[in-house]
Amino acid sequence: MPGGFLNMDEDLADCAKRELEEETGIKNVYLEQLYTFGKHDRDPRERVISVAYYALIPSDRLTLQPASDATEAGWFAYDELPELAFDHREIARTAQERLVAKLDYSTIAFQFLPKQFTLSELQDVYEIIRSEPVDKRNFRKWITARNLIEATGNERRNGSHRPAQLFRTKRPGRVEIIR
Amino acid sequence: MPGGFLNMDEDLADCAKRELEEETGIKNVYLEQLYTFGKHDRDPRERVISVAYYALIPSDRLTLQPASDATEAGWFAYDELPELAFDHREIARTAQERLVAKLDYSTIAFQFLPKQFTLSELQDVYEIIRSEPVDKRNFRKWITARNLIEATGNERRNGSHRPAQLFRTKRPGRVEIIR
DNA sequence: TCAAAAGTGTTAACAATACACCCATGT
DNA sequence: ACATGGGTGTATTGTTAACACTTTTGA
Repeated sequence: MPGGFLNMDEDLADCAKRELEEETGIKNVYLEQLYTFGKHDRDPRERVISVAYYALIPSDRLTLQPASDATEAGWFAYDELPELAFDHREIARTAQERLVAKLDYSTIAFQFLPKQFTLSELQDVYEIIRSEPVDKRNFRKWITARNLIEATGNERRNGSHRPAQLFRTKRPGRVEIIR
Repeated sequence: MPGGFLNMDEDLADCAKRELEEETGIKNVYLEQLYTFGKHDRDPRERVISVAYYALIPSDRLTLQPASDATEAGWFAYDELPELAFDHREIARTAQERLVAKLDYSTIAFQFLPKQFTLSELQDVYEIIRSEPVDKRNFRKWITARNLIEATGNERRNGSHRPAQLFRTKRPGRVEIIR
């Protein structure tokens, strides 16, 4: 939950990108405007309008660049958030709700994964965000029928069991509406 | 496309409501935050951040209170909009896209209709927003299966043909997510 | 009696669900 | 050889789509 101020001659999304990078070192991730929070009393000290953005970060890039400017930043599970200031928990809830909704009708899930991923990892994303188990066979039928991913030909060996095929999205970077 | 300034101690949605009422006389309609437009050069004169809201107005209330404060306000079909200032056409397009998307997964369509309406009127809303014809029998099966509306027992006589039953929504005012 | 919109059912195609076992690997 | 996660097919149910005629009314 980084927060910062908009510079003159800076677009809103650029401000969000800059703040994210300053506090975490992360660049080039999916970023979407979430909502603008402007209740007159949300910050008791002064009138603040916050144009909130949220980013989705591939699991392999979830690091905190220690360079990050000495402010206390950290990653937390959604249901293990620490105390947050003002209405920041409401902001987090709004983002979580947006995410759950978008999972159903967009390809947003890929934004959580590295370029190559296994079908089990993709299924994990759906199960975690939906907070419920998904049938493996039906999930694989569903995702392959949608023509969004393709096998890379590579496999991942990962412990004492059969290796998993690695897939990639056909249109990386793009979040599309599906149905 | 009214636009106005936020007062101290006024919430964003209240500002939008106030502006809508000042310019059209319309109150108590569905209002939703659309998006916040903040490109640094969207207004060449000065830096402006616009937190845009959109309202949906029942067809029987689409009037302009002539009291409206002398600014030029008017109703226009979406595809017959006059020249608009700055990025205001982009704002209108964003609202139209939101509407088309929401039609599919919410009960937003009812917000365009009076308290009592016929199934043909409801079908018209879907056809107009989708810009394509809808099968009458399938539409009626679909909408009745969803348990959102009920017959009022009244009919509307409207020309030299069979009168239409009037329906109402079961939970007026509420826009719900459906699937 | 005519024109105009309201109202109504069946069938076929497709999509979603439920469900259980074998496969390939590392230890 | 065993434990682990990877990988696969079928039958059933539910949902969506295509399609045409009768009803009621006012003029």
